[in-house]
Order: sequence, then structure tokens, then C-alpha cells
Amino acid sequence: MRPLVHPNRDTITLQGVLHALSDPSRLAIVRALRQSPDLSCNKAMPCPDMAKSTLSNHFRILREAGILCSRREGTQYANCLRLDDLDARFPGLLDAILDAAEPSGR
Amino acid sequence: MRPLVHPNRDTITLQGVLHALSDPSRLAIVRALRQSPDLSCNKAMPCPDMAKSTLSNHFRILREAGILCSRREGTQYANCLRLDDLDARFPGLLDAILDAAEPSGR
DNA sequence: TTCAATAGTTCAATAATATTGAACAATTGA
DNA sequence: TCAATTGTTCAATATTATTGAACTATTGAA
Repeated sequence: MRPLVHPNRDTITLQGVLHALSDPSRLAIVRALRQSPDLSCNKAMPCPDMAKSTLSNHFRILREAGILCSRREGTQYANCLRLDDLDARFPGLLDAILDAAEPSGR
Repeated sequence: MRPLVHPNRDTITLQGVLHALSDPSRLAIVRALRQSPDLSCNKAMPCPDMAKSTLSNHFRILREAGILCSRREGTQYANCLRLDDLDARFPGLLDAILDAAEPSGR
């Protein structure tokens, strides 16, 4: 199987990040992972009525945008946000977006 | 001609804003309008190789997202950012995105 | 070791969005 | 009234997203 793509910190683009987060499902994934890191794909986004290939594609887009990274953990993947890289590349951006999504914590 | 759509301040959605700004052309339009308000569509985004219907569509998306408003000014439109409404709805968000687009001014 | 179960990925087909050119509408100035 | 300017609308095409089915990788039990 082709290895997963995790771009280098400084190749992360603003358009990639904005595009990734402009989808409600993907934003929900990011919010879930901020609350509890290392969730599997299914745990991060329990979605009864979405094809798993679609969910997989959402994770691919988030990975390729540099927003999260996924590593094997047994039979599933552990996903976590690349908070440091994102904040180094675009200081304050992710927080501003997540805070707009759910003002001040929660 | 059907009137242009400018949503009420508190019906502005995060997804709408992110989607609108996730396109390079539209982000460029917003940056231009922050530098110089009231630009016409063509002035805000001089694009030799883009159909004018496409440009018009970009402005429609920005309008419907609540990011800018357009009013007739003679034969063209004057476009300006809805900075107050955006900041009331999502404090700091637009600045964070624009600052990521071009760090600290310029 | 095999085998079934679990968790994602990949791929080709379909569904949904974006882009385009051509025709139209509104405004101005000659 | 007419032509020029600036944008909008609409139907056709091009691009992108979603889906189901088949596949891969890993684990744990027989």
C-alpha cells in the first residue's frame, strides 16, 4: 500500500489549510482531535451515513494539507493534529478558526 | 435583474467564510479590497485569462458568504469588505486568515 | 500457520460543483 | 436613441467529490 503523505512543515499552504477546513466533516474531525488526540478515523468522526471511502478521503485531504498526521496503531490509525507545525507556519490561524467554530473552548 | 444577496450579519456561517476564502482568486480579491476599499470587480481582480462570468461568480460567493457587499456606482460596482459584520460574527478570524496570507501588513 | 475480523485505502463509476462563452441587463455619455 | 462599459445569468462542459466494491495491513484466535 502506498505510504501516507505528510508534507513538510514549510510546504503547508494556506489554501490547502482553508480548503481542508472548509468542509464541515473535516472541521468536525479537527475539533474532535483537539479535544482528544490520537483518535482513530472512525472515533474522530463517527458517521453512520457516510461511505468509509469518503471518510478516508477526508483524512487524506487533512493529511495532505498538513493538518494532521496518521500512524499505524495495530489495526487502526492514530491521528493527531500537527499543532506545532501549523502554528509555526501560520501563527494563530488554527486557533482562530477553531475558536470561530466553538467560541472559547468547549 | 435579480437583486444581489447580502446576508444578515448573524446568518454568516463559518463554513461559508472558509469556503469562500479557500479559493486563491477570492482570497486575492479580499486582500485587494482590504488595501483599497470600493474597488470595482475588475479592479479588485484584474484577470486576463479568466472568464468574466467566473469572476462574477467569485464575487457572488464572497457576497453570499457575507464577506463583501457590492453597490452600484455608475456602470460598475463598488465592493467593500464587511469588516464590522465579520468581526462581530467571528472575532479575529478574517485578520488571522489575511495575516497568514501576507504576514504583518502588506 | 491459517483464518476471520477489524480498520482503512484504492479505484472506477456516478453525483455534485466550478468554469466558460454567449446572450442579457443596467448605467452612462455622446 | 445608441454605443460603450461593467457586470449578471444561463446552459453546456470541465473539474472535483462521493460512493460501493475490491483490496491491503494488522491482529488474535483456532
